[in-house]
Amino acid sequence: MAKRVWSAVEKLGYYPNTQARALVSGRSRIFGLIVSEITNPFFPEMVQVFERIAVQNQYEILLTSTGNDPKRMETSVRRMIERRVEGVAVMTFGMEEVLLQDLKLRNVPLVFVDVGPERPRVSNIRIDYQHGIRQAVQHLVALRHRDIAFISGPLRLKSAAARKQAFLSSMEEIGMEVNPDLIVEGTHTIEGGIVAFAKLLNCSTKPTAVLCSNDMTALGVMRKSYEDGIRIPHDLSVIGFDDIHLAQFVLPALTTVQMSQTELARLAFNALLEEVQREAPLPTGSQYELTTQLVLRESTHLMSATGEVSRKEN
Amino acid sequence: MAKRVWSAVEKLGYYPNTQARALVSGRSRIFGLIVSEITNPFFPEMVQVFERIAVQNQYEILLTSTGNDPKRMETSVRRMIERRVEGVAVMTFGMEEVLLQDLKLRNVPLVFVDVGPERPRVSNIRIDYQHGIRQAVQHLVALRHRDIAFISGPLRLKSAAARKQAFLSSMEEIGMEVNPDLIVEGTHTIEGGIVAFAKLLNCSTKPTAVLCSNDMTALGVMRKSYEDGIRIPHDLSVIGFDDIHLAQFVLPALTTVQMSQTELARLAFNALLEEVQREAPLPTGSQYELTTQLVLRESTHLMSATGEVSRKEN
DNA sequence: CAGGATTGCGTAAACGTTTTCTAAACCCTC
DNA sequence: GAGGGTTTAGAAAACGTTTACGCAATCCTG
Repeated sequence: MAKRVWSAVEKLGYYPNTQARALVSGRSRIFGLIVSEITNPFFPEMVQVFERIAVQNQYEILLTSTGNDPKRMETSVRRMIERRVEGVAVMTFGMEEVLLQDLKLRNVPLVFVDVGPERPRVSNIRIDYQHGIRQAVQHLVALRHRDIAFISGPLRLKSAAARKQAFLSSMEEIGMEVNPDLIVEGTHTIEGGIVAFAKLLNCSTKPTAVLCSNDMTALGVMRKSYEDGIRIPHDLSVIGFDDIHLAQFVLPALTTVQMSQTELARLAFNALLEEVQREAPLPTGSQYELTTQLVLRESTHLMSATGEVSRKEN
Repeated sequence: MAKRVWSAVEKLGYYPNTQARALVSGRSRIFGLIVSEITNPFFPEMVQVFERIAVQNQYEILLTSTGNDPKRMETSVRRMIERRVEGVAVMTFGMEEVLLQDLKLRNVPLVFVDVGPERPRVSNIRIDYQHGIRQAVQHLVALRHRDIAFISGPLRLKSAAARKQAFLSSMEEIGMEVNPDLIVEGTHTIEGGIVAFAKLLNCSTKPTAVLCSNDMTALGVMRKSYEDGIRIPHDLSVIGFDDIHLAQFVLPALTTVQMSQTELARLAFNALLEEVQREAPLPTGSQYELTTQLVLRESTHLMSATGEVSRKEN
């Protein structure tokens, strides 16, 4: 009987050898996950969800944090091919996908965020930046802000460019003039936020509100403001983007545009899983949509001409 | 010639199949890495370094974030055995290692932080909490603080217990009385810090300084202080532990005890690598030491009887 | 130039599974 | 109890490497 076998399995502590299994079946049960910067809190939150779902589906993850370095992207792709990943989620938000050639010509299922080309086996998650950013802009304008600055991410990232574009069109939509001096490029890091905001402070027209391309940038703005004695939200309103967990705990809590890490991870994983399970590849990969949403907290405030509106008026 | 082979490799885009290689050589070139909570910024920073070194050595990482859940620890161990990891770094800072039985009896090299038992193939990294925590305590006392609170981590973690112990003995060393009401247990999260500090505020003797078992807890204290109008560092000094990257950017920048993530990752990886390369297992694994160090920033201040010391006196 | 050593190159076994196939055993029905 | 079908068990091939081996060709040395 099988019973005898099972008891032997127990007694000997037998665990199957995944590599042997993978070798013969041709299915490694590994997905690659490429993120740009695991040090940015947005990513751990999403990695965690991705990992949880993967484990539930008996998949393992090969994680790479590229730090936006093409070199590391390249070696990571190589590693993934050598391990025969069944699919790769590229969560770098728009880095050059030329580097993924090798994966493509091997027909490995891919899922991107915000990246253009449609071809078989590659899916896309399109983020509706416009929705959340429009809300953010309108929120600021409703609070009487006129000189609204925008600190973008590194513009070679398609997602960063898209966020900036969403800001511009949201402003235009409601007939707000955009002062080009008030648009500066950051790096999606705290340090970048500090530098960018310092630049803004040197402008002839000082902004009374600043919208940031991600939460880390916003933290940089808050830090720099603190150093310079600019009070948030009294003297300056700031809005972030991402809604990392930390955002609700900074001082003051950060008003930000939420882009759900959970949802993003889920979409990405499911995209890969579906593609893997489908034997006849679709002529073009699936498309997914993720929307964004303003979350009001404490870092925005009615603009005051004097900059001396007291907190309790909020 | 070999030349002809290499050109064919190029032309066909041949990448060796790692699983086949692993199968025959018996070496998977995979290390497991178990952390407690990837959402805590301390860990991404350390994962990043660990990963970088691993890749340099042609190793891959199997990452698990247990969230301190024994169940997930268990399944993760199983996954790792099935993938035939060559070693596992258990960076959970003192969770029950009973769960690692399976790994042990398979003679998989292990490296722990702060965990006791010495046996072949398991190494240990001992953290000298006392060094940094003593500095922190003496710093506070030198600033005339007398009512010093301590918010610990979850006490079933050995590392959390050790930090608390280091606090107690540092206080005793210099003849400071410890008020048991001022010792409360947190969870090593922001939320836990908020709750714990709220508890402290209900004490009959209010602390004028609080030392936290990690930086996230300190962030919670800062958040709660902000909500209650307690000004840091004027009314309250706070010191964290870990020195996450973020610590220097919070408002005010957090004075904290540094435990180098970089160094920790490096030690852990090297411990595994050495153990793997050594064919004759030592009777007992290697021991490593990592010390801790106070980093002064802005969140501590001379105590004032009135609680109204102005900032510039600092 | 003979002898031994080195090099080059192809063959075969092994790693631990899954999958396919065949043979044997069993069960049911008429 | 013979025929058909179904279950059970065992054998063999395959996956893509590494390692060990053997044979021939080449090299060096005296």
